Amino acid sequence: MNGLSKKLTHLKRVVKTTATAEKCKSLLENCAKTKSLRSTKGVHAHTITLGLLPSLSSNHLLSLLTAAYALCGHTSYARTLFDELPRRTLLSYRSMIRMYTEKGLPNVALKIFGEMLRSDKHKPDRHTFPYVIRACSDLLLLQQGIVIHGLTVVSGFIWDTFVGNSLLTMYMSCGDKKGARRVFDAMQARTIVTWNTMISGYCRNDSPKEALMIFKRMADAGVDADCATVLSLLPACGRLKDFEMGREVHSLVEELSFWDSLSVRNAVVDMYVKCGRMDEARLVFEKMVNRDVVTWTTMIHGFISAGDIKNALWFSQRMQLEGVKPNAVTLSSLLAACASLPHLRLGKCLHAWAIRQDLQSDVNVETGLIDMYAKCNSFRLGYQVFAKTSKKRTVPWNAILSGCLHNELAREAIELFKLMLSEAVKPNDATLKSVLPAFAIEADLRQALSIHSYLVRSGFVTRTEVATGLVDIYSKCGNLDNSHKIFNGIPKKERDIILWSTLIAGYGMHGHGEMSLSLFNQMVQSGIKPNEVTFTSVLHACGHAGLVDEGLCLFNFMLRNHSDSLRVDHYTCMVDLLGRAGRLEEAYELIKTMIFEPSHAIWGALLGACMIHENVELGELAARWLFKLEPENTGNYVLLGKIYSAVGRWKDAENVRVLMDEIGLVKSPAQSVIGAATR
DNA sequence: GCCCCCCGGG
Repeated sequence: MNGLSKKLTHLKRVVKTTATAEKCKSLLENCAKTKSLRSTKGVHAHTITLGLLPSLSSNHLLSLLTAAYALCGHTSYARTLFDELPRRTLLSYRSMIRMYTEKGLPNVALKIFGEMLRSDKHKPDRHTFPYVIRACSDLLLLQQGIVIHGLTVVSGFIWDTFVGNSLLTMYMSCGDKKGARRVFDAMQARTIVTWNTMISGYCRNDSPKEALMIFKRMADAGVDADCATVLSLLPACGRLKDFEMGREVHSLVEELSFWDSLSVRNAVVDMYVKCGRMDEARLVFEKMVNRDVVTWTTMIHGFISAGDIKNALWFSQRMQLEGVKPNAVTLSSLLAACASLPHLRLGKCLHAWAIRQDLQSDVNVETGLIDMYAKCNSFRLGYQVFAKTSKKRTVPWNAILSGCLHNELAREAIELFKLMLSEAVKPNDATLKSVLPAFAIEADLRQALSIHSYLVRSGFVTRTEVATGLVDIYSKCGNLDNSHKIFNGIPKKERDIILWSTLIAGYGMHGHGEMSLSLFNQMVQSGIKPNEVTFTSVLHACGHAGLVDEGLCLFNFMLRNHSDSLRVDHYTCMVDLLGRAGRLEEAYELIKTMIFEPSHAIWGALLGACMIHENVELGELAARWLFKLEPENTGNYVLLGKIYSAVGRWKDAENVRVLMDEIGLVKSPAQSVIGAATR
């Protein structure tokens, strides 16, 4: 009797527990759906009090609890529960992957996905793939993405629209337009999201034309645009400066009543700005009832790009009057304008404004300030701003380094660069773009070897632009062996015109004309079309090595095959080349046949040659032009005077001196000061 | 569950 009663109580308890567990499970499903952390914690506590956890049959409950915490975004609870799960379920894997992707930890998401595949117990489903693909997309892991694409094909989930759309995003984010296109073409069911992904993807990958084409196809397919569509379409029109198309999208926006969305209206304003239609932009702007900082910044930047600083400033003021606060974008845009003008006083006003708005510690504003001061030739003020930055991020360093170069402080740039490395700040392409020329200017072989070793250690040396910089540095140091070695280290198909031209110029500047020519021929044979810079370098090299016939031959080759690349510089080189060789008449004939207005450099080259070869007649002719083109250049008078003296025409030489006196050249410093005061 | 979310640039 007693035993039976005990059994009954036990049974009752089991039934009750099971019922409670079922109740909890359905509650947890609801928690996951509503993403309510509080309810999840409540149910969690309940399960513990009731003794439902831990028990042998509690795996399903725990898995639901993990999923609920994951969906609420509570990483630590989810992780702990997930790690303690007796048996991981598809649901637990899926929710953990989703959580980490959404929390911006795609690498952790992929790690869990890897564990899931290795466990070989669960296959990813159509709810798992979109997050795994998104993780690849965020990490720009195209190769892994392609593998996962393969998995979706094998498992058949490729036909799920969500999976397909995710793949489109992944390919587009990784810049693989063709990959995206293949998925798109094969898709059986396309939704508005599919079309939007393609449009925005093309737009983000510098293919606004394709973006518009997809939009046209979408319209033909009878699919109506939504907000997302126009938000991608408008920048595409702006990028193409396609005013007509932009206007069409604008009217579409008004028809479809997306007009309520401020972002859409801002995008319309921006489109007109990008098309260079400030009048239309302003019309839309003035009709807007409420405007935010983006609206104002768009207009301000529009005026700046149109060179209309007055209106840019006027709108900055209006913005303040309307009580809209500028943000870092507004300020850095205005600072960039000050830098390019340059306008120091205005820049200082903006600095003050930034301080009042408490934006002076924003890294973008800091960088803008450093750049502005440097471009306004106030390097010291820029350095003061730089000194106050946290120095953890690369960009302010880049700004101060480029500022050094702008202010001809190459040695300081090198010192700062070394400091940057010692502070463990990672340089990027922009850093090297400023720093490498500094090493070239210094032309110090020891420094060159040191930067070279750094570039090898850091792996930057494999980049063609960096190698080119290094070739230039060694050339300027006179170490052409190293220049050539670095050149040889670059794979043949990665050697671009700039790399070739740098090496050619390097040999040229040290008098190795034959080597320059030979490299030039190799370059042409390798299929690279020479440009005007290459031609200048080779002609210059020929001139400095006395290779007259080779230079002439090359010049004629240019006239025949590359006449579109012809510049005044090339004629200057040729006049110099012929002149140095004493072929002055030929040089003068060449000047007469030019299609360009002869520059002072050309007449200067002729005059210089006339001095070497004591040719009075052509010397006088060249000098006459030079006196007209650059009357203040003392050197030209001196050269002519020297020619006269050389041939013994002392009277004429004296006349040149008198002429110089008359225009106030060559006076002692004291005399010039007096002259300036009395004039 | 997937897409778009507008302003600049060292």
